[in-house]
This record gives sequence, C-alpha cells and structure tokens, in this order.
Amino acid sequence: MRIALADCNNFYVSCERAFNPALIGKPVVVLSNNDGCAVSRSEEAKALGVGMGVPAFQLKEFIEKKGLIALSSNYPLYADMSHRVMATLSRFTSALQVYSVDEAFFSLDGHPLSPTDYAREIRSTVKRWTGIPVSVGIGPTKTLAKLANRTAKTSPDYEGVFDFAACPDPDELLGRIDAVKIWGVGPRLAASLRRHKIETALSLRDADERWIKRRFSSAAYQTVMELRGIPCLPLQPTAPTRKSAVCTRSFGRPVEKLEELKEAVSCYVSLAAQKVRAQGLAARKMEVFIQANPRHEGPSYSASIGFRLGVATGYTPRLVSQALALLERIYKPGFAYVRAGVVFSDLVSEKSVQLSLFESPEDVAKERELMKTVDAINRRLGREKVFLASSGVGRGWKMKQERLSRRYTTRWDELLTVDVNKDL
DNA sequence: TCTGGGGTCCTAGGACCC
DNA sequence: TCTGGGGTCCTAGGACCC
Repeated sequence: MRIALADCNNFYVSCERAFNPALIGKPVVVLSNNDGCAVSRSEEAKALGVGMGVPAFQLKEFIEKKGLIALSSNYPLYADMSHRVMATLSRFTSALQVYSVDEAFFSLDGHPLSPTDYAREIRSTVKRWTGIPVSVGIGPTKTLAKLANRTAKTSPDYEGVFDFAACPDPDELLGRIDAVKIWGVGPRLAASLRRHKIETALSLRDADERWIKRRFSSAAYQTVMELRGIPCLPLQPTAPTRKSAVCTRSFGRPVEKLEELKEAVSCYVSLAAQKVRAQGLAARKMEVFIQANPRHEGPSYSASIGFRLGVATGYTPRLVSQALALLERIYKPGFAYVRAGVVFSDLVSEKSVQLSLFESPEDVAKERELMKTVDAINRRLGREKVFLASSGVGRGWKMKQERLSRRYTTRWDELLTVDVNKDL
C-alpha cells in the first residue's frame, strides 16, 4: 500500500500569486476573516519571522519596515483554485480523498512508474495547469505520508517529493521529528507524552501501544500503529455528508444592545442555513451562542443554548425566528459582546424529512422553492443580495476585508486583464 | 485599540431503563 | 449497616485538524 498526500504550499498566498506575479519573491501574508491575523505566509514572510496566527496589528511594523504585503482572504478565489487542483489530481488516481481545501490523499498502487517519478509528474502537472506549487509525501499509511510531506516541504533537496520507503535511515529521520508535529498529536497530548520521555516520532512509534491506548485514547493508539506502517485510517474517496454547519464571527467592536445582536444572529443563521441547503440537507438541531470578551475590562460572560427542532428544516425564516427566541433567553444586558454564532447539527437529507401532523407537504414544498430561488439569486448576483430584514440593512455584520484581491476566476467583471503593450 | 473561522471525533458522566 | 449490574442514549467539553 502506498498512500500519497499532496499538499499545496502556502495555499492562499500561492493562489494570490497565481494571478498577481508581482507578489512572487516577496514576503506576503493572507489574513483571516475580518483581517484578524495571518493565516497563510509565503516563505519570505516566514523568513522575516512572521508567525502563524500573528494578529494583524503586530504586522504593521513588518509592513512598514520590511515590505511585507498583507492581503485579505479571498475565499471565492481559493475555493475555485482548490477545485482546479483537485480536478487535476483526480486525473492521476481513481481514489482521491479531498481532505481539506489544500490537501488530498490518494493511492499510488497499480501505477507502472516508481512512486517518486509518478509524484513528480503529478506535481509538475498541477503547477503547470493551475499555477499552484504542491508537495507530495508518500508512505504506507496516512500518518507517515503526512510526515513524508513535511520532509518534502522542509528539505529543498527533495524538490517537493519524498517517499518514506526510499529513506535510507527512517529511524534517524523519525528521531529528528518532534512528536507534536505528528498528525493527531496536539499540544496537550505532546505535553503528556513528554512527561513520559516520549518526545519524538521515533519514541512514540516504539512506545507500548497497549499502554498508550489505556493511558490516552484509541486515537493515540492508532497513531502509534500508523507510525509503524500499519494502516488504521483508511482512504475515504467519497466525501461523507457534512454533520454540521456553523457560522460565527467576531464583531470587531463591542456590541451591547439586544437589537444589534439579533441582527448579527439573524445574519449568521442565514449564512449557515444556506450551507445546509447547498448540500440538500435540513437541520434538526440548532445552537446559538454569544460571548462577551474576557479580554475587555469588566465582567465576562458567555452562554450557549441548544434547541431541537420538531421538524428538520432549512427554511431561513423559521430558523431565524427560533434562533432569536433562543438569543433572548441567554442575552444579559450590560455586557460588551464581541462574538456570536450559530450551529446547525443533526443534519438529514431534505428528501427524507419526517413531517409532523401539523405540517402540510404543500407548504413545505413552497418553502423549499422559495429558498432555492433566494439561493440562486444570491449565487448569481453576489452574496446576500436578498436577505431577511431582521439581518439589518446597515451591513454592519459583513467581514472586514480591506485588502481584498479580485475574484479572478469566478466573476466576469473581475477577470484578470493583461496589457500586452506594457512590460510586466 | 486591534488576537479567525469551520469542522470532526472521542470520552466521561448523567439520566434512564430493565 | 447492608444498597446490583448491565445496557442505551444524550450531552458537554476536550482535543485535534486545516
């Protein structure tokens, strides 16, 4: 069994560079939602010492003195580029598991070329067809493919492709990898392991697996087995249907009034419900939460409340009114709220929704038709052209995106134009 | 002054049942 | 004073991932 992991290098930054070559060779970061902090960094930015998750205000000095370029995140662009990369990868394998926006696992079994040669061909094709640089790691298990990918990325000698099987001294390599870098080992587990003198991938691999299972978890046990080359995490080529959909935002300013919170929650319900409907699903459970910033002066407060809907639905007006009722129950005046969110879970297929005695199938069909129309309009004319008045008309709940690039690939009016008479 | 957002899975413990 | 045992389901919270 040979599993490969293709992972795009600095994905968001690479997407920006694909359409704006002026960014190549420069220190660039892409900021999170609301321009909050750095979430993707070019190699040059990393070399400057810009850390992952560094808040935007701390970047100011880098921007002014070191020429750092900071961009707002452009999700429509990244989503489209992700599809292009995945479509390209899928030409090379029958079993592609899209693991995240910028990563995919796939099987390399049954190809005539050596795994390394095949991976090189894949890598150069993706670069040529999409402009996105990817690294490929190969191993007998997903966990080892992940580690191999890391090696492919961090050691320039390998030119973006590394096969664990081709490694002359795997123990030496594993001995150099900090346990916390292993897929599935987070800071908490790593700290506990350290207390037992397990500090590297090598020592975790050679730990007593029964003890690991007893002392920690079955997930940790699986990690140990995977490090030994025994697959516990199978390739899952078909994407499972989503189990939840959430929308949460920080406000960027403190909000005290219930009316304003209501607008925000209404807006988030609309967005999350749209995600649910986009997959042909309906929600049976909803949760609303609000948070008054513990970092601010004065007392902090946060609360969440869940509700089981009698009948699963994706109908925004119904969901909004329910959410607002929940919000009223947890709202306490006198706090400076900085964040709110909604979670939909227990999602079921729209087609198999069990109606109650009091629902008329005709009404439900009408509701669905209405939502379908609204979604279609918003898809064509841009997000939230049609929305509930309860979401407010002040546009106060939109994301802050002050340094946004164009949606080069998904909007006709934002296509890249090239002036052929001008030198680049 | 300004520190993201969207997911999944596991586990422990409570409620309840027989 | 002694106070079962086994099972299910649900929930909250933790941990981890990108």
